[in-house]
Amino acid sequence: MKNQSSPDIIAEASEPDQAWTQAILERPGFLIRRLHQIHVSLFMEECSGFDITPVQYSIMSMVSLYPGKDQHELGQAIGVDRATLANVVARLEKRDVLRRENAQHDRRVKQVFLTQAGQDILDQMSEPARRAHARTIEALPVKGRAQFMSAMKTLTEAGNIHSRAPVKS
Amino acid sequence: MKNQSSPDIIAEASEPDQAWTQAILERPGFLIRRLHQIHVSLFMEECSGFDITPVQYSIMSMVSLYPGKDQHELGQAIGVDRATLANVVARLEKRDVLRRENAQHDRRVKQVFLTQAGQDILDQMSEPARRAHARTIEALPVKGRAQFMSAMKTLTEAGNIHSRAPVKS
DNA sequence: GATTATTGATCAGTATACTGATTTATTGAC
DNA sequence: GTCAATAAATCAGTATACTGATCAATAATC
Repeated sequence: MKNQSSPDIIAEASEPDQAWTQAILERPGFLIRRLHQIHVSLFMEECSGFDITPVQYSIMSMVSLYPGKDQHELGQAIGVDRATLANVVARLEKRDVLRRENAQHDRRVKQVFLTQAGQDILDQMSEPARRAHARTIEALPVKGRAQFMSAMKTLTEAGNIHSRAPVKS
Repeated sequence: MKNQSSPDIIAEASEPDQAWTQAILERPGFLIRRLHQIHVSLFMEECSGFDITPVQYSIMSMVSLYPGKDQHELGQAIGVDRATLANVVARLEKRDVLRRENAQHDRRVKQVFLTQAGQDILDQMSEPARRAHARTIEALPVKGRAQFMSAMKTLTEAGNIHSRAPVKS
């Protein structure tokens, strides 16, 4: 492709590349980023007042299901790298939502538990969180929603190994 | 090595809520976050050596198509809030990929242009970027890919207004 | 038992993504 | 023409997400 950075070069762009450039807004990665932004917005709107983010909610849900899971395991369970997970958990600990305990069998390990306050928040957020997830795929017809979720599962399972923080089940 | 949660705590959870909690990994928002992570990984892998992120590539593509677009317009065009956009552009300017110019018709406005180096990078990244996007939905059958992209368009268009940084076309 | 390797956690650094406040320039109302 | 409202950009602060390095505890090897 021949081009300088002068403004009037657009007209000279070759056809295929221009078409590709114009498709910016329809590339898979672009739409995935947008849908992620949209979901986070919907989640924060539905759960306003709790000041809990989607990832924080995922962590809290997982800890509720497996109390005492350590930070390493938690990260692998929900697909968050250890550094990020440690940050999020530290923030929630400061707010008395979670509690960390040094494991007796291995002093390197920090086990995570929900506090009563954390459990209360989790319970109260159940419905709003459900609504946020539902609203994210609401615009699809009912059949389309199942197809979409099935496709998402296929893609995330296939791509899991390529992710920097794969989910380990 | 690490002990799991005590089973009796799980058993105490009420049935519907436990089912909901166990579905953590299948909630729409969770899978969208995961797929976003996966795409970014694939993109950075395919485009390694350029040190350009997906969002940076989107901005560069848009500036290539519309040289002189200002920061406000750019943010709206690709769905990035003004603060984030200013950060990204500042970073790319420091690396001599983009260039900012104060508009003559309005001294508040900063117009953005690609440098020659930026245009070169954009050209060279065209194929790897294309591959990254293709690989993101590669695991679906060909028919499924079209359906999936169609659903993504529906959802992002419907959710656009709910996003904090809606795309303005 | 001492040395080496591995592992969990943390720290420093960077990037996207947002909020709310502030600064500066322009526009609109009077 | 002046003053208020608006708009573009920036700044400060927070959160997710990652990399690479470091540290301390454990496990493996000799």
